[in-house]
Amino acid sequence: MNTIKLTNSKTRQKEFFTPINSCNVRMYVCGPTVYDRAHIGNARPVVVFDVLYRLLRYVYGSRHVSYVRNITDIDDKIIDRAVQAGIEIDELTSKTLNWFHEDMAALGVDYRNDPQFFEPRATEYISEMLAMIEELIKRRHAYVAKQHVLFSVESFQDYGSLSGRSTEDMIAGARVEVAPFKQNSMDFVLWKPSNNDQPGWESPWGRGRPGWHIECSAMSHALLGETFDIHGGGSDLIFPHHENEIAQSRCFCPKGDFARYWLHNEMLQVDGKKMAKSVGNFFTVRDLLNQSVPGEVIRFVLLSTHYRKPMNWTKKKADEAMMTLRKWRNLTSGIKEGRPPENVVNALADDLNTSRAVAELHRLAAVQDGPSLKAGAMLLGLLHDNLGHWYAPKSNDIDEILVERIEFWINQRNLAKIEKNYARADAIRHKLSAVGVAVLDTVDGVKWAINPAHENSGKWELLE
RNA sequence: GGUGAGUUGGCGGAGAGGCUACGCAGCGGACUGCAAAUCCGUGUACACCGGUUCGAAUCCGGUACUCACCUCCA
Repeated sequence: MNTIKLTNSKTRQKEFFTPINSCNVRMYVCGPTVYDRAHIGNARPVVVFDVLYRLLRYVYGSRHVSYVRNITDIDDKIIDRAVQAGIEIDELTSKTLNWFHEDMAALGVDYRNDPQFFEPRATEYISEMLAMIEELIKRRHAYVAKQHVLFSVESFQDYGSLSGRSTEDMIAGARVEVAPFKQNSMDFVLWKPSNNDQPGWESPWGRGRPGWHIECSAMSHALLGETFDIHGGGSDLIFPHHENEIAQSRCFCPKGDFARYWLHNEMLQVDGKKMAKSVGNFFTVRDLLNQSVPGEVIRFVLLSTHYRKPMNWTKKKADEAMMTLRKWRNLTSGIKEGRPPENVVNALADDLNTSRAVAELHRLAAVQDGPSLKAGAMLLGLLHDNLGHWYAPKSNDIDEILVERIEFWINQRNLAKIEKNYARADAIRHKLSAVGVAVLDTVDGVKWAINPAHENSGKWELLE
């Protein structure tokens, strides 16, 4: 069995991973708040932890790994957005969740038929949250103030240990206005009141809704128990979200360890800057797909940098990824995958070193080892059939008249070649390539292909 | 102000005290009417200043710069 090493944010060290129970390895990752299309940065943890899930399944067996990724479907951002759009919250969240599933499936993350994957929605776990909050109050880790229930950070000694902050530092640096009813300015909300226009549930403290952090504590506890193996998410969640989760869960189950290994992926930047709508470098996964950047290419780019390093999204990386994938698909087309090669498995087992795994795949490609290349790539979620539509576009996607027109020029060029009129032959090739039609002379005759991402693709009138 | 991450060849990006990373681009060559694809060969590197060591890109100290988090955020 392969030994997996993971960098644990809790200890800031790379550690050997030993599951509590190797027949039931349990992982929890913070999922999306469903109010809008997933942007490219949202996709990074989804893909990174998908690779970890694949690795764990490979090492421990697919029936021995459970993966929970929650859906936050009650949140002030959702409420605001629904009001803006003039629709019901359910309509917004279910529409957004469908988008999320579609977009992530395009990146090769699709758990629809996976009995080991769980996707709890916060609104389905309100009673568990209420029970947890009541228990925290009973144990004096939480208190009621003005219809709010607040967690008392002073009641938990280890508060701040994950993010390495002392409570004093946090208070000094806090830029938030502190609600006057808080006993300590760092105390955070477990439950807050809802007015009549806001969604709410009856509770001992009046009609209200849960705070964000309690969701993950309640859902991970309900589905994975009081101690589980891995908790993942983006590094921006370390504080306050994960810190608060730890406080809630550890105080609720003082005997449990909550999560034993904390994994955090670094942030994604675009053209060297944090993605922001104001900077104009903000785009969603769907935007890229619509620009004919295949999901497999997006996935490759996301895995080409180690997950613990900030990564920069650029068009150039996507272009290079596409070239590599085309090469690998040429090499493996019609070939059945073999066993995942040791070098690739070892690279992944070493703290999910995806970029080293990619380097190993390049080596396998260089020695033309198709079966190993394919198996290794598949462990990364690449070269699967369902991601290959871009590589072999179906001819029936193309207008028949257009095909006739292209083939007319191909024939003209063939005639020119027979007459050794190479100037004319080249001129025709240029004409076709100007609209994104590549012409290749191969041993099997002349072939052509349309590149839908070409800047003039679709401007077929240029062909006249 | 506090916390953390980082600075590797033209670009991207691993590694980690002595051994070619790898990819793209470049250059030379094979193949080709020319291209494309493919194949073969090839150069360039570890921010700066000190220290430890037989030996440092890798360890230690300092400096500079970059980024993120401390507020909803993946």
